[in-house]
Amino acid sequence: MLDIRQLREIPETVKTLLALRGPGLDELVDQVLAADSGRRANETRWQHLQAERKRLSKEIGARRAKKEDSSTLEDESKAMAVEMESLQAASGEAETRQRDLLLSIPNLPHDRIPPGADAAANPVLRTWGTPPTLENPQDHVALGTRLGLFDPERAAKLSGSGFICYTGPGARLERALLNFLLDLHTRDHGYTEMSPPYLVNRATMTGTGQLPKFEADLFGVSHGDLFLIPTAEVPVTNFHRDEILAADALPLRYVAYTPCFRREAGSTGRETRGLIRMHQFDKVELVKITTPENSAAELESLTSDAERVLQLLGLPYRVIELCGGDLGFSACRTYDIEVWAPGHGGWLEVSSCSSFGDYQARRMALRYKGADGKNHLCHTLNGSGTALARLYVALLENGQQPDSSVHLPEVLQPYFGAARLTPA
RNA sequence: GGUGAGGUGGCUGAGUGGUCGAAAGCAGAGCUUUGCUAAAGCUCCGUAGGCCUUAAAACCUACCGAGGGUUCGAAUCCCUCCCUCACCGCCA
Repeated sequence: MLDIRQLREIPETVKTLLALRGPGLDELVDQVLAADSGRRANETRWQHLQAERKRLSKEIGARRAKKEDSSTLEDESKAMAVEMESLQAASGEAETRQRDLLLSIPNLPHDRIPPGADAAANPVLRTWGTPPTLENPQDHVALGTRLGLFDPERAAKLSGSGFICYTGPGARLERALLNFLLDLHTRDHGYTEMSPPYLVNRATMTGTGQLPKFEADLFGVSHGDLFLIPTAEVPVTNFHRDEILAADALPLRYVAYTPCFRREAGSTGRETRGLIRMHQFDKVELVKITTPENSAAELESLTSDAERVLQLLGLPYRVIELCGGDLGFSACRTYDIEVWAPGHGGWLEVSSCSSFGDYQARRMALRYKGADGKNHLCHTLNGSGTALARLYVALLENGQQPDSSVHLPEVLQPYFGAARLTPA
């Protein structure tokens, strides 16, 4: 959520920055400002009336104590209540409207965001590793089927399309990856491990920005007003919602494994083949809560923590920065890490590392007490560290041998218990 | 799911209709006393919004789990819901 004061004071600057995301957002700004000024006028009037009423009530109490007549004052007070009620109704309506509008305005991009309308304009910042030379690379579906790692048909029987069931060594490889990632980030990178709920309420989903705008992307459950998390970012960032943290406790660095649940309505085809885009997938997520001064540096280190995963696994990757038109709703700056997938014949996004500035913190009233003794909004960041399914795809496709077996990176071997996957 | 007891400021804990945003204690900040330490004394110490404004203070309003209701007036009375604790039931 943006700061309403910022909108009041520098509306043109806000509109200019929002225009970097695309057209049409300046109307929302004007609507918020209209609701805001109407609300404030009503509230001011109401507060004056309320102050007068409180004065009257005290006077009534004093007169009654002295057994004097107070009926005139009581009538006066009752009469005021009529106007106050309509004022309150109007300002309540304006406040709801203002908040709804404000919640539907995306974050301001940071000041040096690359220009561009879509992913084609995202600049590549750096590339690491060398793609393997392969004669006729197979894709992960062919490899996985041959190796008996997963079973899409039976998974569809259980749950429908867009679900996978890992089997035997495939399930073991998933678990090996997950343990490797959690150990790396906790032991080497200093993150605190969390294991949060997978079902969260509406307030939590609103805190990180999924609601109210993106309810259609989420799975809900039929009992209670709960949603399946689309990423561990949601429960972990909201862990400190409505709190005032001590400055010396920052930065907080959390890592969490959770499954992620997404509707992904309407997406099918080459870009979603096999494990690439599913309704349920596993992910290890990194979350940071920091001060505004440190958030830029924390984004760089967060990204490098995620890159380290690919370096240790020996997987070629590149890092791109998202341009204004491709930036996610709540983010002000994002680096995507894309791994090379030779069977797929392209780059796959395995991590998205974002800074949210104070946008999420304002939504969830997440603050810290500064050296000045005052409360300030924190900055929040998160990034995948990394998505498991696409990492899995990259491991199979980059590690494949001419005989269809797959060589596993050395760091993974202790976790998996073998150096290669071979056909049964 | 059932029954019972509770939810008050960072913490403990008073407060059953009127000057209560809330006693007291603890923790925290500042000052004084003190050879040092320890201790004592004094002062300050919730959040959000509005108004005004360069900014702050002052001032006004709201907030005693949440939302409604009664009343001139609600932390206090009534209703609904949520949460915590205990026991029972159920269960990994």
